[in-house]
Amino acid sequence: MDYNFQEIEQKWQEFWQKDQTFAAKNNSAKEKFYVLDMFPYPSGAGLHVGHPLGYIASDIYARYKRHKNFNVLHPMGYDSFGLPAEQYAIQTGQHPKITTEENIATYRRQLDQIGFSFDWEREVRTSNPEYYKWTQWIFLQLFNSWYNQETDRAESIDALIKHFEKEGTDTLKAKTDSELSFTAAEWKQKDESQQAAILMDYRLAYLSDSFVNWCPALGTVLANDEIKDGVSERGGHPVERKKMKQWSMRISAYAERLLQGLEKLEWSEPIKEIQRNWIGKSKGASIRFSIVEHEAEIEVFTTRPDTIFGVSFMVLAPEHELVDTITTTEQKTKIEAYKKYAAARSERERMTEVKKVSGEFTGAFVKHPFTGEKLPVWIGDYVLAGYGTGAVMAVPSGDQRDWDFATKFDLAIPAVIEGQDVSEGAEDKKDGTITNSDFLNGLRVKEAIKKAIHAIEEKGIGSGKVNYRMRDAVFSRQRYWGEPVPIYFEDGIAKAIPEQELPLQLPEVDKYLPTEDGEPPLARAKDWTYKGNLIETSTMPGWAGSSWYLFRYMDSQNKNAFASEAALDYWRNVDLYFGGAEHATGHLLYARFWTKFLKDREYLNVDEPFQKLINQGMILAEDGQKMSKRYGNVVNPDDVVAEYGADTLRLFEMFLGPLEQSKPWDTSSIEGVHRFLRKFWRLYHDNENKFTLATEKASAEELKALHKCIKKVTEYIERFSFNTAVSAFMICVNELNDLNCNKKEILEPLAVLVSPFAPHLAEELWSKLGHKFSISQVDYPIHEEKHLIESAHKYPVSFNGKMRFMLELPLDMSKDEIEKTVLADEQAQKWLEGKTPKKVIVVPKKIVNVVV
RNA sequence: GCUCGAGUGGUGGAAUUGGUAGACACGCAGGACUUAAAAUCCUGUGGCCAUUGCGGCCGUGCGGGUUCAAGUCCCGCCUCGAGUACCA
Repeated sequence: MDYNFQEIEQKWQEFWQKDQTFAAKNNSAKEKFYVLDMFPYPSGAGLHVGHPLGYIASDIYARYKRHKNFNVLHPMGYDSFGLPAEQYAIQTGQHPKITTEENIATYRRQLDQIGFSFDWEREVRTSNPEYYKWTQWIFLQLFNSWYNQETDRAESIDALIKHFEKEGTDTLKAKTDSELSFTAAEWKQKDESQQAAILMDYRLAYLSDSFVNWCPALGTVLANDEIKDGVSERGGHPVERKKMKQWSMRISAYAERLLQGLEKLEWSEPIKEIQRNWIGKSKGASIRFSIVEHEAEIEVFTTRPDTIFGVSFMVLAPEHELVDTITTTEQKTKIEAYKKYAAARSERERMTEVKKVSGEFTGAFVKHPFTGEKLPVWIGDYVLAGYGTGAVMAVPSGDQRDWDFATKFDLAIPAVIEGQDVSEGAEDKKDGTITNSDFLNGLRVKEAIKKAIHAIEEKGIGSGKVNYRMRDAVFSRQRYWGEPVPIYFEDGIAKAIPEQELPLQLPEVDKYLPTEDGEPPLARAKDWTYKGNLIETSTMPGWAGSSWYLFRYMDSQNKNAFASEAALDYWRNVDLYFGGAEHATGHLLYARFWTKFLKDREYLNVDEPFQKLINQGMILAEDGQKMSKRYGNVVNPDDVVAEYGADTLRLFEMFLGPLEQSKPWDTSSIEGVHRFLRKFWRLYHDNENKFTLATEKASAEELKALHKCIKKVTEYIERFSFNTAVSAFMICVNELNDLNCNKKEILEPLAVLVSPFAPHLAEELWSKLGHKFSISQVDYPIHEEKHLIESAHKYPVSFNGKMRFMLELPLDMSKDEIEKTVLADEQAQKWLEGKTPKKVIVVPKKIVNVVV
């Protein structure tokens, strides 16, 4: 065989490993560039050809940047905690650690044979104690922090305690669950457990009783982003709402900063939009309605305070805490029945039966703050307990859900905007004139909102408010294969295990199942105590380890810190991140949150982890479906590499189509790419497959072919258009082939040019060219315009916009001359049919258009 | 429902700012080499009509518009994909 890819690829992979060719230095005079791929979960199935797509793209870019004289950090690792290994452990009894190590070995072998330029010295595994020591350490920093809204950053919990000791809750602006109010003297009188309970409401990692998504089949709670269509993302099991004591992360404190931060990021608009929606900022007002014959008030959030006179009733979520208090004796039975009904409806039913209107009257009334009118208070499950205050002021004229509810239960639908027609449904007018609204009459919506908020504030019943949809993230998982939470309980008080005791190692257990009492698997561990006190038995979620791993790569062996200051200062953050769009609301949001937090606590100098993000598309199977074992349509990269080689696989995956698009695998066209590489090889070899290059000077045509290619390829890499880069190479090789070119002056730079794409082939040719060192650090060729300059251009000549013939004209010809020459041409005469042209448009170096 | 993204040959896809639509590749057809095959190379290949020489007409989801010129810009639809969903 002429082009012996098997031999070549093995040879260079071994060389790179021995030579440490791609080890990045933490101190370098060169400019840094950090290219990262989302690290994989090492599943038992191994890689299929879809996985390396992003890795190939990032590798091309990383190699390109090295050629461009950057100090490139391009590491890889494993997100090695997770459910599948644990499920397998439950079934077989095999320790997830063993399964995970086996899977990692497979992944590594598969990755190695594709020829990636990863710096493997920096590999991280989230399930390694040396790694999760720092995940636990960050958790403790969060536990020991609160959010100061005055300074708009996280601060040490000690500062909060000092504040309490000095002024109590006076002048305190903190993000918290409970708006408490006490003096310094009162604080000092509280006992340790009371103080601990108060502090817990301020901590950024906190324990609270809250409604969580409980998945009985997986035996764990799940975060909102781990649920899709009302079932668990992994396994598709049903999820129910359950009140449980859980660890949560106060990400909501960062809502505004997470939203604002998006502006500076070079991410695709759709991904930013998904995060914006997830954060869900809305402006409006918070209003309290006093309940007739009760002390309590119902607080609502509305985006349309201008429609306050359109309120005809109130609706509470069935779970709302005031429901029991305000329900009258006559209504008790009905309300109880409805609460039961609502609780029994699963998330899924609630979603599929959106149109089904249901509710019940509590018997209670609130007083309208401006008209004094009595408005009935209902409960209904279209009001969500988890959003806003779990209560709404119903404006049936403007809100379709309120309208449906009012219509079903025969409640009033007062119109408050001029020309509003509420006979068929609600009419949500965002721009109009207010009517039937006392002091708001005659105002446009915008002014009315301002005036209404002003009136509400004057009355002392509420204020303008910004609301966010994003909730705090539940952090506990009742599972085995995750980071233990470094907290122990002394007299019921949650306390941090001291930093010097970390890592808190995952204990051995007899079974990976919950205990008979429903406690998490860690409760099975013998002596799971710290100084005689029980240690937390839940573990951390999958996103814990992946929220900060980018920083560990900077200094992955560090024993004294998650990374040294020097390394963090030098590498800062990821310049270019590759990964799937499915992590938009999970990983990408949490990593941003932890980065901002670590910045606040002065462990980092950057407040965003990933500056530029590329979302590679999926590679579908040839049948257009997703590649999956289930459909038996998986293509294994091992097979492709064995048959065609890694360089062919790399080029082919890029050639399939635009990186960000999903596209089907196409086995037959891989031949074309392989053929191209053989052609490429043959440029450097004679008929006997002997490496022979001519030293004579290259012709203008040969130089033009090369420099055209340099120009295009460089441009295409810069804009991540790798498919067109491959075709540019094909064009160049076809041209050089036609010219019978085997000149060193052309082929030496060409080898460098192709090296990010087909690195094994490039190294081989480079060494045959007589070079002793790896091609990977050689300067990338730069195109020279002088080789591209043409003296003439073949103009397409159009008549009335239709291209009729081509005419070669010198480039230095003036517009007038071009016009004359074109019109004088005999081909033009035919189209003119003796008529005089109305107008002739000449665009130099582009086209000529004659208007007849 | 809302928000994005996309519709180009038999197929994957090219065509940054409006300026030769279909680059490059696959597939297909024909040919060269060969006893034959593989490999390789050459030619053709959007559709329709004409093919005796030229050639002509139509073509980027559909319908309009702007322009000397529209795959590209504007307006209105259709289809597909993704995300999201009682968010007050």
